[in-house]
Amino acid sequence: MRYASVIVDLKVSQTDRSFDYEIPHEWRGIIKPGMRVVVPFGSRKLQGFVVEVKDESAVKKVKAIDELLDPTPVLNEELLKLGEWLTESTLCFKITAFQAMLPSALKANYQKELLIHKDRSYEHLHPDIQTLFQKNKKLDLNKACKSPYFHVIQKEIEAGNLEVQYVVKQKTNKRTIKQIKAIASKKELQAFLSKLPKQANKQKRILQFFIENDDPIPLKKLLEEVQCTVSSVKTLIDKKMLLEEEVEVYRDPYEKEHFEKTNPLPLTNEQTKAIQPILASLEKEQHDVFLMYGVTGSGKTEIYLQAIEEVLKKGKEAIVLVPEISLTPQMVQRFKGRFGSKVAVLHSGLSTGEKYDEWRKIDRGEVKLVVGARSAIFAPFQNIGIIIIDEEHETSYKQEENPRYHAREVAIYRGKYHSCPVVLGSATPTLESYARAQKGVYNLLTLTERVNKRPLPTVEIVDMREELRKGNRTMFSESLYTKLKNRLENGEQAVLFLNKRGYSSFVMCRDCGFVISCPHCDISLTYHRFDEKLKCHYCGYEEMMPPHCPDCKSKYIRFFGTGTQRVEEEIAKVLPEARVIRMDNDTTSRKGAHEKLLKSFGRKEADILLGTQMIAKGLDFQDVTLVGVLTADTMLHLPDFRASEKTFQLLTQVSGRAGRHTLPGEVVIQTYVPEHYSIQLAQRHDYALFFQKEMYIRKLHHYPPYYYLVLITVSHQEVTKALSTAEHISLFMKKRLSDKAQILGPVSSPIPRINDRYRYQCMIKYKRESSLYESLKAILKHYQQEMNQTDLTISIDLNPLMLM
DNA sequence: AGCACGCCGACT
DNA sequence: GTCGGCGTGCTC
Repeated sequence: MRYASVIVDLKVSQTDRSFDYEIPHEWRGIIKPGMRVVVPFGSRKLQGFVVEVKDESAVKKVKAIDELLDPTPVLNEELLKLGEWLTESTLCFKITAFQAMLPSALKANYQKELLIHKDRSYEHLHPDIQTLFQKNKKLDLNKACKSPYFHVIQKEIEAGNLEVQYVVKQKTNKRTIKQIKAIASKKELQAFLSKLPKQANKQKRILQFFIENDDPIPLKKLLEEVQCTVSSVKTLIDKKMLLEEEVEVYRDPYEKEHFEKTNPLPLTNEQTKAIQPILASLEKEQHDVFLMYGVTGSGKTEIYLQAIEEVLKKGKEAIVLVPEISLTPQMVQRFKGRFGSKVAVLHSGLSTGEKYDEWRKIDRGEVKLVVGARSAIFAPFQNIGIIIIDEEHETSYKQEENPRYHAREVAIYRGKYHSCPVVLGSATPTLESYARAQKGVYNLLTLTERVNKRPLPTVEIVDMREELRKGNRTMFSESLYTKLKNRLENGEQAVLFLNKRGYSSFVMCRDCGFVISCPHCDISLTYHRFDEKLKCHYCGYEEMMPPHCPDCKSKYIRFFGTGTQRVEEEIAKVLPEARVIRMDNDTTSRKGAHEKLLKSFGRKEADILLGTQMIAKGLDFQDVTLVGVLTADTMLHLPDFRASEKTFQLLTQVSGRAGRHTLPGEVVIQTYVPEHYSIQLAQRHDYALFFQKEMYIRKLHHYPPYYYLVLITVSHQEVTKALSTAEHISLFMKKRLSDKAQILGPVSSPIPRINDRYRYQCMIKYKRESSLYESLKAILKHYQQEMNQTDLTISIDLNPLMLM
């Protein structure tokens, strides 16, 4: 095989294809698809992925591969195919798809270095800069630019005395430690020892150590063990008694933690009934998708654990996805406790190096199970036996940048490839998944009871309009306040949720709770401070901000929104004795801060945990007996057709946090629209009825799961350019698609300007459009030059979850 | 992305 | 007459 087809590391459409390179003789038969290489490309060097090796090339002037970066492929055959599929199904570049499947440590780091031209020596250089380049020293070009002698350097480059070299480096490397072992036999060591002079005590101790111990030992440990310094070891190395070698080690983020071994728990009747079909599917090595709908606390995790156990027994591997925010120590504990060192953990809290090490453990088959966030779906296992996605409804499973994939779809792709079951678990499945389960595309497994028959908490809905009428203008209803105070007195804990999303956007009447929504879309209008207008981000409808409530004529109509900080201040006012932990983007941005705060709350160092959605998941504290939702509505009125669904999900998840142990739990939901079905049904824990109602609305308004969506967002520094491009695209799509497809917009994005760029979007609703992908690709192709040269960007999101 | 090639204005 | 502006197009 003489040639290799390589996808180079350039994210532009012109280079989104393979380039042929000659394989140097020494690597023929060694270079395989899926390996990373460094290749010359134009005047530079780039990293690339070999996707094919072949005997012939149609290209005349092929260059040769410069470097081989991997001894074995980093992308196996399956992942290469998956990469192709990702490119096709998300319309991203091939290189983007490949990189998304690998830890970022494997990405290239490009540097330009300055060095003396190979034919010259440093005496040729200007005296001012000679010392910089003595002994073949290299200088980073970026640093050189800042040097006071840069003008001299420039001249030397022109004169050809200095040259610029492009170097491709790996972002993070394997960590190594120095290890010492004996190379002389024990007899020789003994002989050498006896010949040492009396005062060479340390050398003697070291030799003695190696006479008594066979195994190599890390240098650091040896020094500790025999109480000596490096110099004595070095002497013995020089004398050829010992040898120092670099050995690769893993960075282990859980090194210091101890995991209590746990054993399978007896399953309830319901659990047994639910696990049977999964085990049957495993037995038959058959690909099935299971939707496991189980109320909070119904023991889904135990089912996962026992199914995984079967998989491991068969010598196969398992992938478990959990949402990033619930990848807490508590969760990790459950898997590590059951499966010990067979588990790799992948989440964003790890450093690049730590992620790389976990990835390598998976790649080498040293672990059999990975628990991780979205990207763990690309774990390079060879023989997957099961894929589990917990909290299936979580939006974090969809990547919001290219490639815009949904982990659920990738899971199903891999499940098919490996002929293995995929289990989607949730107490509040997405309508899409539940609808598929009802149609029989997925198999539905239902768990209706909590294990140990603990009751679901009682949920009280408080009408905040009533509170206002009573003259209570604080954020806390009388009921919530009393209950909070009561918890403080009893030494119990409370969790308070605030929906930060939807901040200051929707407009609501504080008297009657009326929310102004679009007459065409059944979605709340968004307030635009700039021109005092209310706009719909779906169809473009707009109207002036009314001075009075259109329903009850009250003048207390205003846009709505509040922040966690303000709540914290207010708690301090009304409950000064309460110790509060606030969790939001501000307090959790530092690495490990999230865990630290939760642990602190677990140790009862605070009475109230206050936060946004991020605390809704996976919390399980003994003494939490009260959960308060400050404003259930903020999310309800987001300009998003999934607003009701998200509200229902959040309220249900939140309710699940209270009273998980012996103490019974209470939930207080504060709202201005207590009659809304998503709030009412969350109170009654009635998913089935919610599903029915919501499906009806989706059908009526042509939304998923009845229709598919595509969101095209165009952005540019100039409003007119962004708008006109969006208009062109809209027209083009109208021509290309059937008249059954609806093309809405362009309208300005819910966030009309980001980073001084104006944003417009078009939405396409369709059921079946054979030429859709081709047409979208045509758009990207048509605008490719403009996207390179000017700052036009067009992003295409297939099946979007976020409509911003 | 970076770099070369190429075709029109202000300069020694 | 040339230097250099950045529009256009290519990179195996």
